[in-house]
Amino acid sequence: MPQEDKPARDRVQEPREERYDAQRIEQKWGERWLSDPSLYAAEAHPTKPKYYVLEMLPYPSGALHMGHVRNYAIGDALARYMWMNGYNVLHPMGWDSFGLPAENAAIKNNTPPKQWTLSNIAAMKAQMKRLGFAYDWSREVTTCLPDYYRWNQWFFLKFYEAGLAYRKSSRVNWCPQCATVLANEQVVGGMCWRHEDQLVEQRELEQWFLRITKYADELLRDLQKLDGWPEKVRVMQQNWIGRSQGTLVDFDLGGTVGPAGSTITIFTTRVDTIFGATSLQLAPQHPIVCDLIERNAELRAQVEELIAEQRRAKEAGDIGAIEKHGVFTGRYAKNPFNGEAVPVWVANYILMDYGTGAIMSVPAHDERDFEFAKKYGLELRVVILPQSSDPEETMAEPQLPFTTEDGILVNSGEFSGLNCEDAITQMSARAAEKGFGKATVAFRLKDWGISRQRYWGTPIPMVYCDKDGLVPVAEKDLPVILPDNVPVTLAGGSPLASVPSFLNTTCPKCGGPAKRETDTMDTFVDSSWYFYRYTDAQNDKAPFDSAKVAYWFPIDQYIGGVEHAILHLIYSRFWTKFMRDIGLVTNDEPAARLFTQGMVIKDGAKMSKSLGNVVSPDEMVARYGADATRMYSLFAAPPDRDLDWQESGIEGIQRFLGRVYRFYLRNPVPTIEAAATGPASETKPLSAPARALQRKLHQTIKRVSTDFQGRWHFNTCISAIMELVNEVYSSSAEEARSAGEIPVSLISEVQRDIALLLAPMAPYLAHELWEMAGQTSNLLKAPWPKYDPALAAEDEIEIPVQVNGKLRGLVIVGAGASEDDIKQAARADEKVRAALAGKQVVKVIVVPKKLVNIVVK
RNA sequence: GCGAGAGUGGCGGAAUUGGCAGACGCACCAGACUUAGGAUCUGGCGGGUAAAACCGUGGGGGUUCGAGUCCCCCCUUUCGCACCA
Repeated sequence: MPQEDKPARDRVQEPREERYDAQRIEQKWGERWLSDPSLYAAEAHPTKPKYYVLEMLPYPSGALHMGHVRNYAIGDALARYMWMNGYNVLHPMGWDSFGLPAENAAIKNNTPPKQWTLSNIAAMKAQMKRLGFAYDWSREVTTCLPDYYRWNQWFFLKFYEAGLAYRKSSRVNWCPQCATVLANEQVVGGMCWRHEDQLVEQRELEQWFLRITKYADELLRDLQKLDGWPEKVRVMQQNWIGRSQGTLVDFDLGGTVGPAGSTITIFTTRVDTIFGATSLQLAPQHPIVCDLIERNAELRAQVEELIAEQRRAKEAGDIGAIEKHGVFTGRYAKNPFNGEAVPVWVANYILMDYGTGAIMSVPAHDERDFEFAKKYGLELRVVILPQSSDPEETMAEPQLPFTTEDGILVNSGEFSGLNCEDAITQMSARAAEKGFGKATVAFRLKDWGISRQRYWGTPIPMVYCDKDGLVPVAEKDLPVILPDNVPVTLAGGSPLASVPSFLNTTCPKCGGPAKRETDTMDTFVDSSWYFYRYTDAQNDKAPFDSAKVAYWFPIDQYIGGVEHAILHLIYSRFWTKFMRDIGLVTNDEPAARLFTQGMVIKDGAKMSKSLGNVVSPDEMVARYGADATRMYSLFAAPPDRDLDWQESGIEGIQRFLGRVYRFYLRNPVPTIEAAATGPASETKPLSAPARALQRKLHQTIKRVSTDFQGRWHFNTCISAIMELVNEVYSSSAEEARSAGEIPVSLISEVQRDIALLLAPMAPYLAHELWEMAGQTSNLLKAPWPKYDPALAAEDEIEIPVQVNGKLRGLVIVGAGASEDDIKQAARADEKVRAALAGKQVVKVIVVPKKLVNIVVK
């Protein structure tokens, strides 16, 4: 017998042997895993259920931060759990590797963007491997390499063929610091998404756009299907798309401005109030206003001041609170419904980029118009009355503005007496019939401007020929290679324009001399479809094989930060719908389920260099090991909440892992098992401490499994495993063990199961423990343990006894005790009897297996 | 202003359907083992009390035998949107 009389903890004192050496264990298994590149490989399988788990691909900035680690620890835990549950798991990783930081670095360090990017990728890939993330690297996607970006170009041509890529000159967002155009989605509160202090300017430029607005309705409608997405993200997208049903109405300018018959078209959702319109309000940037100020210097100055006010409000980050100002133009326009001439104003609260940039002002029935009219003494005219009011009384003393849609029209000619809803329908119909307007839908969503005046991006495959005009590059000539050795600066427009060997080409149509488009694509193009490429990453004939996509898609679980709720997640939904329409895929949406993990913060703030509160994953791995680093990021908070990084917390996890490790060291089951001869003692009923341990084991498996299936609260999974380990260590268990009361077979079972339970969250140590438990199979795909509800059930239950809702005693009853038994036991309890003394029992409530409440008076 | 979260010990956080509030971890305190302990193992740990009683889940009401959990009002805070006509 290897055991002596003394408890195991007294037996040895071997700090060296007993120390949990994460670095040694992680190096050992890291080498084994690296030697088998096919370990995490996945191929379509005829019968196994598939599971595509995906974390958002990183930008290769040079080093992972804790937010990455948290993101990937969640995804990796899920992937490993699904493997163990028999799924055919696809778990890939790649690099969103085009973009401005590479150019900035190039300027700063005089390193070519490509070299900088690729060496960053190498460094970060090494970090990921060190952290033990189980990615199928054979499917790695690097968006800045021609074998990927050629398909961006191919897709662009498909969009162009379909009439969904077009070039137009328009006012676009310009960030002076980025020295390039930004998409609307990249402008946050009037500021650049990369430069929070940089006000975005408007410039008139020729740009390429993708017609995402074609899908506006479907993008909105299908949000309903995405019940596996966070409500928050769906709401954000809904707001971004901003669908609004309304009416366009033309107001005739009577030839006083512009050519005869010119009109101002307004957009309104409340055409039912049009008889109450007492002015028109135009955005300062409205084309009619531009015409007007050309010949009126005074007006020009006033309008410019309005624009300046808008800008100042944006800079202050508070557009909503701008004080309303306006200027009367001196002109009038005719309301087509009643023929009335209403004054035309220009106002700073009207936005050029929504609706038509012109509104009718109905001060009696709109808060903003009311405020404006009061300020400038404009007329208020009541045209809607509350349903239930007395008309005379209301008209005598109207409570304005009255804005609800639940009212009756008055003073509205033939439409008087209609309710608002019917009036909107009938008046829109009338406008259409008479040719001065129509019902319409306005969207906040605009087409996606994808041109960037930058070097480090996908060249747009178009050519300008003097003879043939705009000509697409032929598919067979793709990719249009992004040249190396391009001088990069942040001044003077597209860097590619200064590279003659790139710029000068021949026309695909006529063969004559021609010039290439020198803008590159927004990097959000790259990430709009990269996850399809993972299914067939090596394909050089097509972006992917549709059959492979059909097998793997939709993504079963997509995991990333909420900061992409609008940008990436709306573009990639759009891209999917387009691919479906050209027959490449059959799914309507890319991802069935989306999970947005919380941020990693420290000392109450997001980790950032400027605050100096950044924790480096490398340092944590070196100090505590990859397992502890990953596990702490799962333990410190539920994954959807922000995580407050505390160094002492990761120490606690390291301590826990060491505690688990020592349990295996001190109880070398394979040795004991081999030494044990004769019939196993398992047929005997288990001793009480053995039964307690067995019960805890099955309860733990149940808790961890339930959490993995459902709500992903890995913090409580880990707590549960800690409780199990505490049970293993508890003195009763330990003494019982040394007294031989715990059968070796049970110890062995516990050791196998703890390794299995830890495998998704601390894979290195789990593999080591699996081996220490005498197992030789590959833990990665070892079956997830099953719990037996009978074994998890308590034999006896402790039932709290309340008197008038206050805890007065605890009684222990058998698990199968009847209500009467419980009642009796409760009233027999000494403390309960004391609390009941002299009182009259009114009622006794027994909740089986939960509690007893005795109501007295 | 609108929308979506959150508010529980000294700290991170548990409490899945209304049923023992504070699991688990950190910090702290004590003990054991030690030449040593920033190792390990064990115990304690919401406030309050000598011990009880009693008080405790942002505040105030309510429903209920029973509320962190459900309903109403309010406060604070994070995030998103914000004159969207």
